[in-house]
Amino acid sequence: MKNYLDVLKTVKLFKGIEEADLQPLLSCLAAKSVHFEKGQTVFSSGESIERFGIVLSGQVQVVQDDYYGNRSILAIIDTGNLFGESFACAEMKTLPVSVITTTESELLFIDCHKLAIPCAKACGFHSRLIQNMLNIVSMKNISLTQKIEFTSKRTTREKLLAYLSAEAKKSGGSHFCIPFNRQELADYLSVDRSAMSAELSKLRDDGILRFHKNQFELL
Amino acid sequence: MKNYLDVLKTVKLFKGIEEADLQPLLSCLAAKSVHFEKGQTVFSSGESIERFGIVLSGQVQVVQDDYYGNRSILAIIDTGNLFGESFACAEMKTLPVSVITTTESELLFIDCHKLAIPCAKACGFHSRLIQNMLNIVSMKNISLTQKIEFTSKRTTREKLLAYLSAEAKKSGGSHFCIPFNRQELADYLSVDRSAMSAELSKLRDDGILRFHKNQFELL
DNA sequence: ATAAGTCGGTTGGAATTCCAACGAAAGAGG
DNA sequence: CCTCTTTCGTTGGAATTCCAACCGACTTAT
Repeated sequence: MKNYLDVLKTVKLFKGIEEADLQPLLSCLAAKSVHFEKGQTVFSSGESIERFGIVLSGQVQVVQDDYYGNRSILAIIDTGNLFGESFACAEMKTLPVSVITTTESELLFIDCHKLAIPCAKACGFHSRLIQNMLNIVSMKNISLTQKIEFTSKRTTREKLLAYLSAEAKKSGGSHFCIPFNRQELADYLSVDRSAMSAELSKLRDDGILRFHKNQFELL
Repeated sequence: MKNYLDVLKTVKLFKGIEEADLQPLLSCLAAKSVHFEKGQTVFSSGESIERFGIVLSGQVQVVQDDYYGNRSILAIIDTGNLFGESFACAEMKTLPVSVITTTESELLFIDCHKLAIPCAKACGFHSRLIQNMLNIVSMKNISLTQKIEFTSKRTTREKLLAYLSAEAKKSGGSHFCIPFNRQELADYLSVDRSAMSAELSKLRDDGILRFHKNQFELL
């Protein structure tokens, strides 16, 4: 088995932890690596999970089946990223989603309680691990809240202005770049691309906005 | 000064911790209680915070000023609840929101790092505290994600069906109650109340739904 | 150079939503 | 009983969004 050290180095949960400390840390956490074939179910909706996963290789999808059985993809998790951490940490009794592999994958599982409870060996990186986990979940929290602020506006124009002004504020000036192309921005704001494009033009004509490609300037 | 024990007992962060352990715990965390007059600024946007707050008495608002200076209320935090925990745990360099008191208030501040790093005295409740915090942030995460799933649907009908089928699934049966009145549900789903009301009627006429007040049944 | 693909702006009609207003029903309080 | 208030359903017209289609600019591959 590969040891996936190059992947583990990039995992945000392990940020600030020395490469040499990774292996002892993983055994301290009783982390288990499991191999999956393509299309297998990793977590099944309805069950209760105490472990979250890290994708060492391959890819998994977080999917949700609604009341009528229609499946929708909530997230695509690539190499180096976590899945299920919110559900595991929230101690949900019944998982509302399923996790399935889209390719042959190697997944690393870590018990949430092992993470929160300092180990007997009093390893120094444990508190760092906890901070990293709090960090990850909190940052996701903030970005979700922000997205809701944008999408809860009623009109496309308001959504755009809310988003763009937040980006302007974040950049500190009136000139800034956005990390989306038009289709991605439309998806992010939950609006129609062409309608959004038209609204952008209208904002430009109204003298509120200037833009070229993904460079914007609020006036 | 009151010791606010009755409030502290209800704080989710301290769930599972004995009443007798609360005082030592707070001193272990170096928690500081501060008195505020009505209308004072607790956290100011732009600054960096390492502490989060708990409302012991009174009320605070989390507000946000956009690029043009328009202020909007993001959250109202009542007695016993936390504020700023996501920002503190995420180690944001610049706070995107401000926190202000709406009444005379007593606020308890706790350093996020103190929470993540086990104390020298190796107090047993510390790991419980960490679990509780992870729990709180993760659960907020899940409910935010869920809300986005509903509101990102394009039509009122789809938003309603997404929400109602999720509630049905949660209840385990086809019959369930919702915790909102019509106006609150409309606000939650970011749609117009009257349009939503009309759509509910249409769903009823289409034989998909039955409802009376806030009792619903999906068919 | 040509062909194919991607990306972004534009347009027009269909569909949907918003908005304001009204009315019915239920509850609270005098 | 009456009044006031709240909640919810209904309606009609205005405003907005969606959708499909098209075009031009640009990039990449053959």
